[in-house]
Order: sequence, then C-alpha cells, then structure tokens
Amino acid sequence: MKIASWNVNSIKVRLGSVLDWIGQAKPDVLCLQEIKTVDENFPAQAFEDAGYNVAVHGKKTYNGVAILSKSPMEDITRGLPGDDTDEQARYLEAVIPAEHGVVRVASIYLPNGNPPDGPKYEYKLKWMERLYNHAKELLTYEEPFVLAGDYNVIPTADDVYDPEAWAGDALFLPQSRAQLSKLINLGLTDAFRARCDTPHRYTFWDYQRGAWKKDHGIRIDHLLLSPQAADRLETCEIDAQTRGWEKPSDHVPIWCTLKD
DNA sequence: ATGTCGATACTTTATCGA
Repeated sequence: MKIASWNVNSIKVRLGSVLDWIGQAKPDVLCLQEIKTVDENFPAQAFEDAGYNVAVHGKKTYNGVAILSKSPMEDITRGLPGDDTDEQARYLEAVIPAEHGVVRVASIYLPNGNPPDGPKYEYKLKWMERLYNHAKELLTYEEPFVLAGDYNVIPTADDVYDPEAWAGDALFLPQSRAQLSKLINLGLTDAFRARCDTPHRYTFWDYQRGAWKKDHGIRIDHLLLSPQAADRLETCEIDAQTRGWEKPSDHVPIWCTLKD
C-alpha cells in the first residue's frame, strides 16, 4: 500500500501536475494540503475519473486538506478534535480498508506560526498540543495509522540547508521542534528517517531567491507512523523532481509503502 | 544587486499569507 502526501499550494493551479504525478507514481492514497478552495470547487470528478475516491475538508482562500484513495473511505473526520471553535481547515482523517485490516490516514496542514511573537505562533503550539492529544488517543486503538502532511516544523539542523538562517523562524524554534519531538516520542516513526539517514534531504524550497536551484530547502513534510504501521514500512522517498516541473508547488510529494 | 506565488477585492494594483 503506497501512501503519499503533497502540499500543492492551490489544487486549481496544480490539478494537471497532480494528475500527472498520480499517473506515474500510482499511490493508493494521496493526502493533499493547501488546496485553497471550498469543497464544492474541489475537482473531485477529475480524480474520480483517475480511479480515486475523494474526501475534502476545504475553506475559501486559505488552507484546506483532502484525501484521495483508491479504496472507498470510511469514518471520515473533518477537523482536528480538541477545539470546536477552530474554523481553519487543516485536518482530515479517514479509515481505509486494506487487504489485511484497515489503515487510518490523516491529511495534516499544521499552522505555519510566523511571526513567532504573536497569536499565530500561539495557535501553532496549541494546535500541536491538540495533535499530540489526538495521536495519543489513536494509539490506544493499536492499529496502523499514518499522519501525513505539511508539519511546518524542521526536525533537526540536518533538515535545513542553513540552520542559522532559520534560527528565529516559527518552523525551527526550539519550542516547535520540542513539540514535534514530544509527538514522535509517543512512539511514532518518522518514515523518512527510518529509511534514509542522509542529511539535507528536503521537501520544500521557497519560491524566492532561487532556493530550488541552490538546493536551499527544508524538510517539513512528514509521514508519522504508528507502531503497527512502522512494522510494515518498506520504503519512504521524496519525489523532489516535481519541484523542477512547470508551475511547481513549493512542496514536493513524500510517500511510503506499507507491506500488504 | 536582485530575485515568488496564489487568492482576493470597493480589482487591473495592493494586500495577505506562506
């Protein structure tokens, strides 16, 4: 079972690229972030024609997440539990029937948090605390799950081209990194790091300052696996070549395969 | 030395978020 994640920075602009990529990569599940559209305007038909079932949690202009799955999804949850007043569309979870049992998959768009001296950073940390609490709850089911998405957190200095340049950024502040560690230390596995210890492998390159050309990237898109999923992990890779495509997203797909 | 992109609206340029 191949499970992928991609922050597409507008599904409207990226539809052609996403269709091209799924045609080549053939994921069983693709979690999308920053679709930047309401549910009604999500191009569901195009993905259905490509053989996918579609679940969407969108919002006008900002954020928005979706899950595409070859198998029909069950128990779809929109929004991250823990705060009924949270209006931002950043979390979508679904249960996907597989050959042997089910795999639960979440599409996550964790808040950016900049600037770090204001309410946006507070929101980020609170959101991470809610994600921690929810992951803890999911772990009690003792089932395979994959929390896939744009975490907007650089885990270590090996995951950024220039740690000093990012020192004061909400994506790399000690508090952000500590909160990600705390989540992983519940017993989750960073699938990429479980399969590749090469430093300076990235999933995001800023549009500005020729970042892609100079390989000035950061690794902020992660697949976090429950123990039952980690036991079945085969490969995990980053499809960086899409960053060189026409009209690219600033993020690239990351995917893993789980033994059936 | 400079360098982006996408969505939106009192729109054709400015503002916001990333």
